[in-house]
Amino acid sequence: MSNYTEIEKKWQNYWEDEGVFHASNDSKLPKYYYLVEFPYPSGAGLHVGHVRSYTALDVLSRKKRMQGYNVLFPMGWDAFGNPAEQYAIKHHIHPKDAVKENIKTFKSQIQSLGISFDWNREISTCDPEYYKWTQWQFIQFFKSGMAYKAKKDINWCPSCKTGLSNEDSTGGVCVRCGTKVVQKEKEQWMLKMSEYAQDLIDGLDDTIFEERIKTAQVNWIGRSDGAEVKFKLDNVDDNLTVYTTRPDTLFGASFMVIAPEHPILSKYKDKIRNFDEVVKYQDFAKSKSEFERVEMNKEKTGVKIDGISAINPVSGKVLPIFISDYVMMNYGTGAIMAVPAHDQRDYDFAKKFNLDIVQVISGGDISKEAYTGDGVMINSEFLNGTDNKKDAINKMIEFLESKDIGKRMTNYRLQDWIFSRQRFWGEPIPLVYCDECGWVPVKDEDLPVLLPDVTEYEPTDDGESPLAKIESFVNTTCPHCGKTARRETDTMPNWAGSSWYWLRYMDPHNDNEFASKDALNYWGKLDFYNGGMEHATRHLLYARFWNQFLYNQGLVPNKEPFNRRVAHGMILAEGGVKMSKSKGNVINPDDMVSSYGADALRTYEMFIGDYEKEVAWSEQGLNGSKRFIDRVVRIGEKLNDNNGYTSSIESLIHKTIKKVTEDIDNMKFNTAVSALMILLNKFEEISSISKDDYRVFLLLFSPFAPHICEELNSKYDLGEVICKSNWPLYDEEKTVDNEKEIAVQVNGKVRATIKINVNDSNDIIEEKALAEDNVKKHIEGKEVIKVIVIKGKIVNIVVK
RNA sequence: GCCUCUAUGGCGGAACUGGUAGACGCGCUGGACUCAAAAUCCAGUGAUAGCAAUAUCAUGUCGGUUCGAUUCCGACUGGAGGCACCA
Repeated sequence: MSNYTEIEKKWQNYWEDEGVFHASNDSKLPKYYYLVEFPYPSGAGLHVGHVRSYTALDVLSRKKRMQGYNVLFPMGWDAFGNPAEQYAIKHHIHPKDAVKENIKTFKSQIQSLGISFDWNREISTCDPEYYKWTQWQFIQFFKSGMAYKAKKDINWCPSCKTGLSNEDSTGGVCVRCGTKVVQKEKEQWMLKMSEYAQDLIDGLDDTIFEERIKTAQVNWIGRSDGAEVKFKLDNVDDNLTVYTTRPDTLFGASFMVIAPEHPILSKYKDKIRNFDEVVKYQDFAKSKSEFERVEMNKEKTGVKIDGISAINPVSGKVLPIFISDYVMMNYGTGAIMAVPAHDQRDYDFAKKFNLDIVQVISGGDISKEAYTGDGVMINSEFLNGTDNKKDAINKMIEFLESKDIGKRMTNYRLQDWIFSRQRFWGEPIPLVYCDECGWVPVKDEDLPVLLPDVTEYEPTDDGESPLAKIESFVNTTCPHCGKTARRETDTMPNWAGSSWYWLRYMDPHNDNEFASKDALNYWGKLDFYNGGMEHATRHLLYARFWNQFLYNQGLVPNKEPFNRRVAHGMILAEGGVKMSKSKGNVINPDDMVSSYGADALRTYEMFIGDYEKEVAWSEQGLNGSKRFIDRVVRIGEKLNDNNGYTSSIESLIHKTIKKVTEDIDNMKFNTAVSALMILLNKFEEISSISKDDYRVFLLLFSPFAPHICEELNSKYDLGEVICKSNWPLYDEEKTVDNEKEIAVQVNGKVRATIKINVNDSNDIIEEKALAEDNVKKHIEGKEVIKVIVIKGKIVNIVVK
């Protein structure tokens, strides 16, 4: 039995031939839908991190099936997008072929692990049968006015030569290649995601995501509550509206700052005497990426607008207006009231430009820095004396609303989703531009808009999609009027295909709809979705937004797509550093499978530690799991002919069933494996074990090490094949010990242990405790104040 | 700066609702088997003192609540993640 590879292959073939992992769409059994994020089929192949999450969900799925559920556990490929395209360009092959090759590798790697995916439902986002429906859904966005084209400064990656969403340019660098992002003006398709900001926050209440995931989402959406306030301009009949979270400090507003792109500048160009200087500053601001603007936060810069000023609506003071790049056009109104006494940035600016600093909240030392703490309102007329922020804010808002110069306002950092990419390898946006009819969606029957089969797909320098160069693709007729028209040549971001893929798994071969109503209703909400923390914001928000939109269109039955979301911890290299090609410390799962076997690798990765935490790889640890499996095999030589569980270990067996069952449910895979190790240790202690002992062990261990458990079960003819067997049950009564050893403490320190019976009264327990020599020694000559007996747990004798 | 999480032997990690801290595994030490090694098996393994029984200390630091705290509360320190000139 030394050749694990052969055994593994044998059972993988058996499972496939028997179709035991195929989910049914019309089953009487209760359903359960497990999903693990599908991978980018990059050239690097499978990572041991994939093995961790796939195995974890495989353990859950296999157990759930044995417990009588109709389990959907699918797998597919997130095949569009930059990684695949970069790989193709580098290796001079068509992305389509590159992806095909990579998928082949990935799939065989995954299959060698024995993960119980339902391969009948395999999908790939770059498959026309799939992206037809991605395009169709985009058209629904378009038709409902949720998709629009806007000229805007976008984050541009000069290396990937494509526009990036804010989500993809985190930290001012392209998340794909790490190149510094610059600003570039471009017409882009946008999805109105910002409209869903509040729904995306509220919807979290209907999920059971891990707290850290919820927090990440809420932070990303970035809700803030405050007020909009209108400031009259003093020499033109117009207002400048600002957004503030601190309307209570309005009396302290001593100047205004607007973003360099603020429209008021061009509007009153003629009134602005130093417009040259303004333009110069605008150019200066534009030359920096958004991130640089934010990053260079030490020294404030700006230009005072000479020609227009504003009036503080409560104090009546005339306030100078500045432009400065610390105010962003894309948040709030692009204008702020500056309260230098109580805001550090405004304070810095005021110091630099020598502006008034008016304190309106008592406390702190305004001569040194802005005071952002709480205090009693001063210099604020009707607010004077108010001693807390909340009341002051409310009073001010009431005042503003009564005078119609302001109103309560909530703002979100979440912006609309930039949905255009100037790349080849993505879903073509299925729209046509007609000079007469404008933007018109491609007719349903003409979907999918196929990517042309060409050899030129490298990005261009001018910011146009490579598709723009392909005449046969671009030139078409208007679906509306039939005249000549041009196709949109931008493609969708690679987040598009992953924003709805779990729905396709429900009905993957449907030619008429993205999924049938029946399938959508039957599978409903995804019960359990696993993915990396790196997707806790972007992917998860896009997917929830997309689903909420489909829900509002009446196309899916649930507003929230995912019930429970869990994130696995990363696996680091030995020594606790990240695995990377450049460091040469990447562990290839294939090597591990061939040296130790898939079962050992799976067991090790489940035993390695807390599933949600990152953990360092240890090949010695993996070898330990292999040793454990070898022992499981060897114990088969100790089988006897007895029936039932061996009486001396019966209680332990029931306890182990309970422990393993509960631990798997709670994703405490490490302690589940440890419970099995304890049971095996016991098997080795006793002279022989019964077939039932062995069989129940193999059933419990099978989700972790399915191949060897099937093999041993079959070799010793212990019963039905495990994949078709029921999960073992335990008898609660038999998990309780009649006799127990408990500790006896004197003043909280353990001095002895005593054996007690569950039926012993407190008096008897106390008597036993006091009879212990070491206990006597420690209470000798002291006064016993009280004796605390906690049944079945502990005795504590308090002495003085 | 704000938000969330986290801290236990040489290492990964256990510990039910506050009740014998260190399960299980790795590593290490000694032994058996072997000509030898590997594999396997047996014993030991938080620190200090002791032949031992046992005692003292010990769950990031300092306090608090409690008969009893890894667990609850407060403050601090370190680490991870999210957000960030966001008004």
